[in-house]
Amino acid sequence: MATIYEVSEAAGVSLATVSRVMNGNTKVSDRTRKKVETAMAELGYQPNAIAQSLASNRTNSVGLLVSELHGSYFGDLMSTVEQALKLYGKHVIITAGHVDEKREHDAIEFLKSRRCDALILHAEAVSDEYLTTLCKSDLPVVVINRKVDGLDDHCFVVDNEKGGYLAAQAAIQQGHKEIGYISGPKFKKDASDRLAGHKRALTEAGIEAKDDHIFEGDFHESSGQEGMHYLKQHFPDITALICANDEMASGAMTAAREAGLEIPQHLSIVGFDNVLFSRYLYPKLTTINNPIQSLGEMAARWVLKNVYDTKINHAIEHLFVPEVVERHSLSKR
Amino acid sequence: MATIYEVSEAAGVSLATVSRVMNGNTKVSDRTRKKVETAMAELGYQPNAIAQSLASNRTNSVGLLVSELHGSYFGDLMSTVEQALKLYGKHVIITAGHVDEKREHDAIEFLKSRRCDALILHAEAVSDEYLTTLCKSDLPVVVINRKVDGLDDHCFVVDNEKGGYLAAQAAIQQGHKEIGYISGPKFKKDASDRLAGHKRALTEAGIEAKDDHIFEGDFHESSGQEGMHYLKQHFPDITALICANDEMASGAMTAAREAGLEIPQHLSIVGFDNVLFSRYLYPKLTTINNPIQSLGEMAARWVLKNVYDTKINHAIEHLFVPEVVERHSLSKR
DNA sequence: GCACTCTTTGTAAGCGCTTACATTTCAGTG
DNA sequence: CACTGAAATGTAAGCGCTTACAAAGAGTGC
Repeated sequence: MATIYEVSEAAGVSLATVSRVMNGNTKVSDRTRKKVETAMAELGYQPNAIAQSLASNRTNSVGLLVSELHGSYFGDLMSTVEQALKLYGKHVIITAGHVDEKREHDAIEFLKSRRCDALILHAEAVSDEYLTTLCKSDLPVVVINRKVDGLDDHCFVVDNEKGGYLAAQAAIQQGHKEIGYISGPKFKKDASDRLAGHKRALTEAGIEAKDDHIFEGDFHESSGQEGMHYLKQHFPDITALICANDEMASGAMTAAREAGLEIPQHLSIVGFDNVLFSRYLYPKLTTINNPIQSLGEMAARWVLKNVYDTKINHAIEHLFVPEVVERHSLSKR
Repeated sequence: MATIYEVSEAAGVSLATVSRVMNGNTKVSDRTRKKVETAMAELGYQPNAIAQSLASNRTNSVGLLVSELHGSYFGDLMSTVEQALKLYGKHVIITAGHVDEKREHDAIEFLKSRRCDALILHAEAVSDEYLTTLCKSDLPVVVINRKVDGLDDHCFVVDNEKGGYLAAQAAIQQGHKEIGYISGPKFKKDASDRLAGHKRALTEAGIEAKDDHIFEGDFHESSGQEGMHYLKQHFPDITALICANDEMASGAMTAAREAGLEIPQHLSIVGFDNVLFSRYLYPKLTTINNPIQSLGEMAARWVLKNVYDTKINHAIEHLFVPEVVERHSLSKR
């Protein structure tokens, strides 16, 4: 693999000149530029990004921490972030934290050791203190889908409470009064926020928010099935079921159908997230759009603007409001 | 950020010694090791991976090229590869090629410029010649889901022809004789292989493989809908529909239902890939399992074994055979 | 106490670039 | 034609590590 030295030799110029034509920030005469470019082409020269990074203290790469590499939610997030950064020649280095404190921590350390120019974190397990310390360091950090007190400028979040509220409101507006809820793990902020919004909507509508109408799931399909079984058995008069994400809604739909309930005639179901497959379900799932792509794009823009001094016109927003996506799984009571 | 130099100073030893305790391959006395470790801890020292890579010519990272960062198929692939490599302390650098020759090429060049120790490529658009040249270079390369002549040892593939055959056979065994097919873009090798298998099964069963029963889609949901419309309109006597992937099967299901056809009573549908959501569909989709995870794991193992000299017991296999996943969308005619 | 070997530690030369600073070139001036 | 000063190019010192080689210690046996 040819080095810059061989190129300089072939072109009959110094190292520095070759470096200059590569980076294009200093003036180089057209004649020498030509010579260098020819030499590069002939040698099939390809700059060593590692060496460049070491010397310039700039890696042109942004670290992205997600919880999982699979699943629509993270797929959309990774995809948007990557596209936004690639437009400006920046690259993402993706790592997975698996919602485990140690693994998230290790993943972040890894990104730091790779000397990323900035970090975009979808960190769920690591502590607020850790994130705060991180943000205070000179490494630019952005947090996605999590609000940490005192770090507002670094956080990009969805108003989950509002989302939970909207889902319940949608059901109430259709005349439902007996409403079941399958929640995510309550220790997760987004899950508890959604639930809080749900309760607020019920209360405002003068419906008692009964705790035993709430089943705590784990955001996975199977717990949607379990939740459905539990609710059907104990509260057969429930007419609407709201799930804290689309996976669980899907599980609930399957379980409901197996129990002979037709959707939405016998039971209305509302999901949350609006992941890709929610539209493939039958009936198509009425759900709450979780603008994860907007979050990703905004985070990427923040980095471009604050780290790479890119001229970007769009304003940076930090709070995103979800909205109802009306499809066919919710109907009049 | 502390450097190795500061650590050596604090510990009262030389640079080399610090480097030695970090890498642990040379003998260092317990006493000095302790001193160094203490110094590291006190300074919060974190090795600079970039500098390590430059000096050692080893990045401990493997480049992974996928077509998209979203979607179950690639999600599963990325996830498996990452997990397998992480076990041995290796990391993946993921890039997306978007099934575009230039972008795939650029992505590969990027991975090369990052000096990945090896490349795992799910390359669809780049030419066979390019891949061949790449494999001949000293950079270890593995190709996933594509067979390139002369590169057998580097390729990990699914027997798509067999998969297509199995899908058709499954329908035939249920007594279907009028069978529609929604294919992927025929220029794609996997799409044409699946179709070839389909035709072989029909022929072997003494059923004429009619070209107009085949609709060429693009692997996306919407083309499944289009295909369904086309077939229903022109060949209303079709009793079974086989789709070259699950997305299109899902689209076809939607369109069929909208046309008043019940599945599988009026029309049986078989998919291909067995992506996560195929199980969420209603009725649960009968499909062909595409062992993409096995491919990914095997590719990762190949790298571990051949590049990092890891002791791995499992044999390396190159051809994976798909199988039928029986669910509820296919029934007797 | 000495020559010898085997460990442990130190020295210093890179790895392939960037960039501050020094030097050269050269068009434009009086 | 010598003299400027801006523009173009070169020189060399790092960036933070690894590692071959050299040097120094620590055991041995006599």
